[in-house]
Amino acid sequence: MKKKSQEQRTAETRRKILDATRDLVLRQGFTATGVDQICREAGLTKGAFFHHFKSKEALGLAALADWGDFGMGLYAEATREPLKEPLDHVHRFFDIMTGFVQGNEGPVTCVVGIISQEMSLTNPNLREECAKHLEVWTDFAARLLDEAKQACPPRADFDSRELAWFLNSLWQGSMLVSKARQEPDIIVKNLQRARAYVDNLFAV
Amino acid sequence: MKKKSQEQRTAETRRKILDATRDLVLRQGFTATGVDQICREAGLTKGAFFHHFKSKEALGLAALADWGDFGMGLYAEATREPLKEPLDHVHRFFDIMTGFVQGNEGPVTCVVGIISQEMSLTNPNLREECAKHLEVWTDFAARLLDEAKQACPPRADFDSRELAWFLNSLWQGSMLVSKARQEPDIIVKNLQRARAYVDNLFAV
DNA sequence: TTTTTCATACCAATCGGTCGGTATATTTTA
DNA sequence: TAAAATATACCGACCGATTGGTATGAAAAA
Repeated sequence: MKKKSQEQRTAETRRKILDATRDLVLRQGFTATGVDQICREAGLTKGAFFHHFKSKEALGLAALADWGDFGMGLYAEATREPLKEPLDHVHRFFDIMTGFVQGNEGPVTCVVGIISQEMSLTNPNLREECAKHLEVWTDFAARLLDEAKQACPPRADFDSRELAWFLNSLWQGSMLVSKARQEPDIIVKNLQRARAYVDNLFAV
Repeated sequence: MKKKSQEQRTAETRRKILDATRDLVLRQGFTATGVDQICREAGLTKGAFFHHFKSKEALGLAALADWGDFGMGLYAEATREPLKEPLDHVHRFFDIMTGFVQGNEGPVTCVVGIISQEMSLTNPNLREECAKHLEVWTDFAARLLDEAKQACPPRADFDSRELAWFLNSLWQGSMLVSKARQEPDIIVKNLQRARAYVDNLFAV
């Protein structure tokens, strides 16, 4: 049980660093999180860190990618079963978000939202990566809406991407507001309202 | 023309510091903005700074209060003229936000949103001040909605405060997303959708 | 033995904050 | 009303701690 392949060691070390980074960034933001602190939390030293990441910016990009994988893993559940009713997948999408809020003691936050807010105007690479991940989310939501539209013509046509950006903005803003207010319930209520709004676009 | 009262000098110096702080925080966030940098931008030294603010946290609190004054100064315009039609003030409220976006070259950001995101989980005092300012915004919006409800019964009753939090979340999230995407237009479109949504709550 | 992984020691720069001292404004006293 | 005493405003050097990042070498795997 002793010998580990280099591949494995690298994977484990990277994971330790990315986990520590996620936890610390969610709690105190990207700028306030130092490399030393990450190393301490990960049980490593700077030598290891800078062997795997050439800079803190590179770490930020990796942390965003990692968070994106995590998120899309959750959201993918929404489309696992085939569509029975037109809004099935859309509803599951809302349920997943609501579940993420309720199954989470402590504040509900998002690495992308945090790094967007902190770094968008000072670090073009991080900004672009954030934009990319927001776009992935929006694309996914827009596809669900398009799918629903195809299964059931809405009472008046609407732009799925525009609505998806609306929902994304609401989602990010809800987490932000709820963090300051220390009241996750506001996210749930906002999601309920948004869901009812979408339903109403289709209702006969 | 030389002699200045101490009162006046204090006021001017504080203003210089607060202006510099606002500009720098909006651009690079609170954590990334150093006291030295603020002093440089304000044309002062640390001696002056710590004479007027006992800590960086105290500065943050003052910057939030200052931003709150600025914002409410803008929003107050919405209710300057008496209500002619039930949704007059609500519409003006939306117009003010839209105007703030369009009359602003460069990214649209908010000191409260930035500090909320960065400091909510690490600095209770800043968190609470942020929550207070978000609440002021929501109170204002909720009052406009209540007023409209009184002037014209909605097609189905709704909770004004809940809707106001929904709008606040959307507003904050829109700024966040638009900053990452470098596209202020998304804010305008979100506001249009929100306005139509509110209108629809009242429509016959 | 060569390459990869990681620890140790170190760097210049910057962080928030303090401190002694000076210049200016205001109040008190003569 | 002028001088003296005090309070306020501000400067700039300095503090220990921490920042992101590097150079070197040892342990471990290939």
